[in-house]
Amino acid sequence: MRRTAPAGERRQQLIAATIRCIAKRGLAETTTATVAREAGLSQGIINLHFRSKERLLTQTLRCLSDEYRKACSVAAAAAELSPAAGLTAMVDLDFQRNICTRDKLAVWFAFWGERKFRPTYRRLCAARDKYYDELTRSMCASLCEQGHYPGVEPALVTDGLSALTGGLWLDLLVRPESMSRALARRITMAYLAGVFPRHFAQAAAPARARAANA
Amino acid sequence: MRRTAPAGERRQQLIAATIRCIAKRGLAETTTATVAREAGLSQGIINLHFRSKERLLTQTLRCLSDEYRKACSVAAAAAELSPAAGLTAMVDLDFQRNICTRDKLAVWFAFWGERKFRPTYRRLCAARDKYYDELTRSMCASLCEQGHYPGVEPALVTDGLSALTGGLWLDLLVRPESMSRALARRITMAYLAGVFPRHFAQAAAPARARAANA
DNA sequence: ACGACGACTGAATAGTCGTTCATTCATTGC
DNA sequence: GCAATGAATGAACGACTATTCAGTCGTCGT
Repeated sequence: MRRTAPAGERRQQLIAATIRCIAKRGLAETTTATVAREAGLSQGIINLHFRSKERLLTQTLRCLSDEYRKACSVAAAAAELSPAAGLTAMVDLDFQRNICTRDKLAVWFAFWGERKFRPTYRRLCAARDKYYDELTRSMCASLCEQGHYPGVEPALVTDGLSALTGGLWLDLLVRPESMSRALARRITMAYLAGVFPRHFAQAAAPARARAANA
Repeated sequence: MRRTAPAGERRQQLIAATIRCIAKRGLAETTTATVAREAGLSQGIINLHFRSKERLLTQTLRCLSDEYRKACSVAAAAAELSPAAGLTAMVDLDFQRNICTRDKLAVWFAFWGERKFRPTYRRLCAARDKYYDELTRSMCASLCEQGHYPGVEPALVTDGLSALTGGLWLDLLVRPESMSRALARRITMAYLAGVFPRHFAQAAAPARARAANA
């Protein structure tokens, strides 16, 4: 490895090391020393590139948050075709290979456990939540209107979908032996089929949504 | 306060202080000193009554786990009447005043964030999960059979219900301004209505399940 | 009332972690 | 080649935390 590197590159390298470190040892045992060792660099490197450990953790969270929001744009585009296609894309995204890594899930839950107590974590998490909610809610609202589901409340479905996704992520993290990304996807699509029966196939196996016109 | 107290009483007092402490400051900033101060006692008290901080935390988790499992017996009894009544009781329990406290939720999530890395936490959490899953799965299986839902897979519904509950707990903890126990209950009952439409009222307001005979 | 027991205290200890900074060394412009 | 620059190092420092233990004091049996 080159002994010196551009600052931006080093920062990315350290953030990646932080994610691996948290996933391997937990947030409680993630120290500046272990992150530096994971990156193959020395003690003081974190205080050199980030001002403090706190800022390293914040930047790590921001990195994941941005990545998620960027991935959402695919789902937003699909929603232009039809609301049902948009919701399907949203579910696909949530259980996708790149977003839904065991390492990244470990980091999300590590921060979720602490977000109540750290204003910075809370702000970053809240920004992601808000984006997700607004996107999903508009899709649900469109589908309710265009698909004629007068009894369905979009806000309720959005909250349910969000909670279900979060819960399945937790299962994927802590009980990988009894939960897989594919199963999580099936469960979520079954939920949507329960709410919007005319727009999502009840059969779950390949679970391709009938992206209805209306 | 009496200066000396029976050992069992002190231990309960310290566990209660631990829960308050974790809820107030997070697991990361919960030290033996802060717990002792929260209980109005001195530094060394934790090492006197529990052997170590580690054991205090473990016992705290065990305490919550036991409380939850004890509360489940009510739902198990309701399931004797009918599977639908059992499931309703399960949902009631999950969003009940005593079980679903903000303090206790904070503790659950604090431990969930670390359970991957601490075998003891993992065992205690897994025990609770197993109990919940078996109870709920048998209710779902009975309802599928007796209620004639050939297309519904009990295991899938159980996983979904478990994940949804967990996700709603997370919302209750970190976004109390947009989630309430009552709303969480409505969302969960709506989920059940989607899966078992003939046994759970679609209308959500007071959400009393039609505990069907079959 | 008094002595013995043991619950409780809190200062002291050992260990860990985040941060600093004098020094080393690779890179770049001349 | 030869400074000059600044990225990277790692030993040292200060702050914090879990744990220990000798001493204090309330409680209970006699």
